[in-house]
Amino acid sequence: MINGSWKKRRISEKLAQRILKVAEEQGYAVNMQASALRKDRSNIVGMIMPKYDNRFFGAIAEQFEALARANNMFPVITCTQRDPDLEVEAARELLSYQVDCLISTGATDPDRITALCAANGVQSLNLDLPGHDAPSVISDNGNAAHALTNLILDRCKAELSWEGPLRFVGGRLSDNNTAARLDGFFRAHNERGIEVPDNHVMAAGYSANSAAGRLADLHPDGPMGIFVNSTISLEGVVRWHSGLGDAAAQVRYGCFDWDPFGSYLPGNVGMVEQDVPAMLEALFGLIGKKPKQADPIRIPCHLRPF
Amino acid sequence: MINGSWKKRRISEKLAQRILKVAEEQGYAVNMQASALRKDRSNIVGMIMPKYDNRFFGAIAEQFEALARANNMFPVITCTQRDPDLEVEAARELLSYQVDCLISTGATDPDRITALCAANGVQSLNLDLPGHDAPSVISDNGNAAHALTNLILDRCKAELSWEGPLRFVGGRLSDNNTAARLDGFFRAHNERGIEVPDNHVMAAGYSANSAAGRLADLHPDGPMGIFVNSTISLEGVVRWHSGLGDAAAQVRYGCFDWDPFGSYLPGNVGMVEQDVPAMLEALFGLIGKKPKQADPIRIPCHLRPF
DNA sequence: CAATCATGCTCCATCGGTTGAGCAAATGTT
DNA sequence: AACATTTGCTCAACCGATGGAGCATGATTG
Repeated sequence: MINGSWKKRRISEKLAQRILKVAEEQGYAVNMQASALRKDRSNIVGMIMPKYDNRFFGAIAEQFEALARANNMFPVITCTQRDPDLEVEAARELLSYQVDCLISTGATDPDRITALCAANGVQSLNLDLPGHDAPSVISDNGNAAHALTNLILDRCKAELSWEGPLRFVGGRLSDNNTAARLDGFFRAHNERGIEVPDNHVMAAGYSANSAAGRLADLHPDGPMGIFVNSTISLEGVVRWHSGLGDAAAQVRYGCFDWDPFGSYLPGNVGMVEQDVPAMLEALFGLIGKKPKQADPIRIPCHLRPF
Repeated sequence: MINGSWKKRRISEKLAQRILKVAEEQGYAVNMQASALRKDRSNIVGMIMPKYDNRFFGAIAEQFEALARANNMFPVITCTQRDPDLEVEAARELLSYQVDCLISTGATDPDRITALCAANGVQSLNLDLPGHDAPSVISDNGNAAHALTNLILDRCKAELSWEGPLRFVGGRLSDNNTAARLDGFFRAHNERGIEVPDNHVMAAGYSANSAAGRLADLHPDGPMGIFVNSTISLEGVVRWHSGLGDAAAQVRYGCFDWDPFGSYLPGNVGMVEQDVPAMLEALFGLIGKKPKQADPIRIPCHLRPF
């Protein structure tokens, strides 16, 4: 009423203005709980998100809020600490608050959340990590990883006169992004006729400590190149790298994901910046639409060589 | 009802269990809109936050959500892009959703938001930047800045045989934190009998570009030391520093706020890590309590020398 | 055995905003 | 003037959870 529905309701301009004026004076604000209850639409778009500890997720959060606001929706983000149980609990909670649409960002089991949403008649979308049962918007991980791998290999050749193979550090083999990136990683090696030994893939999780832990025993006695699978893993790699002493000069790495300080890290040859604005644009294009449920929408990334 | 209030209502254990079982089976969830409307308590704690683009705010967001959940409240964070108008609009929106308590983090005009809350009978709290009209939890900026200034001065003396004065880059003179940090900055200089010329204070905003812009014309012809007033400003400082060529070796800096890659930046002698868990612990101690309205609660910081 | 009390359950008003229905007055039509 | 139509406003049901009032029972007491 207070919004704009009075035009449809044969209320005279004059009365409407008078009401609006009084409302303004009294500092009246619509009780969205009551409004949502009656209209069966809350205008809330919920998002679950693993962490706030890196620029990728931070940018997603900011863009998501900005776009939601621009679309007259109320954004609510909840951070689930990469904990599958917390993801489900948070999704349930958001559904309790009657979200109109729920977006799962980087969820470990997005289809489980889609099922929950379906049971409540709520639209479900996936971001960053794809699901089978709801439309997904993700980065073109394969091609970006291919480009990054080539960049690292090129730099190793140019600066260390060494041809690989690289190592792959960080992430989880079970997750779709890691799989897609590994695919690009292998493809780049294959195209050069380079074999990658199994033990060169060290994907034991995203945390800095697990990356540092896997590298701990590794002290290079010659040139070495590393594909780092997230800025969080990069923290571990850099910690390890900085403890190498002279051997550090023989190491080159690149990272999937961007950080403003990345270009100042010795040995870092480049980073992949995911195109967050484009991803969210695509995502909001799906909100309120019927499923269609094609393949995930893949957004190209920017490779930033240093 | 579905929660636990049936015990008070003389409902038999048996019936209660039967209802709960059916509810479980049907995937029933309480409609929080309806519940909040009736109970006049939403269980929502709102927080407005300037940005998600650095570790400090990211850590606040994560801790806030974790603590809210632990206290059976539903956390809703909204990011306001350091825009005063957006802050007020976001506060209004959160009040529309009937938050039980609203926390202003790093708000440019916290008292305006407190006034809005008061008009709605909602508790208001400030975090990171203090207000006059609501209880505030902030870092002990003055003492931490004093310690950081001393660290930078000591390193300049030891490594560059130079005694200062340092420059102060980033932040806004109008904001309380910048003022408190400047105070510690000056105090450390005064204790050493060092005069700080006016033009050494370059606080033209928090963004990386404004920091880089203010430094652009500055090409050191001797030793130089810089107190950097946030990791975002640090991005600008590092960009400038990396373009200095040989002169870069004559520059030392330290930064208020911590970043995992900070210790690898050449010239960086240390960072201040604010104690986010302690801040939020103190903040949640105030939720639901009567004002008391003493001075801001000041939480000590950790100085991390590199 | 009647009166009192405790137990277990049902009913319904309520929260505040929304919206269809309905009524009265103004305007238009023949 | 008699009737139809439009305009402007008021009323009340409703959304779902909550919790007090109230009504049947069954248990307890003098």
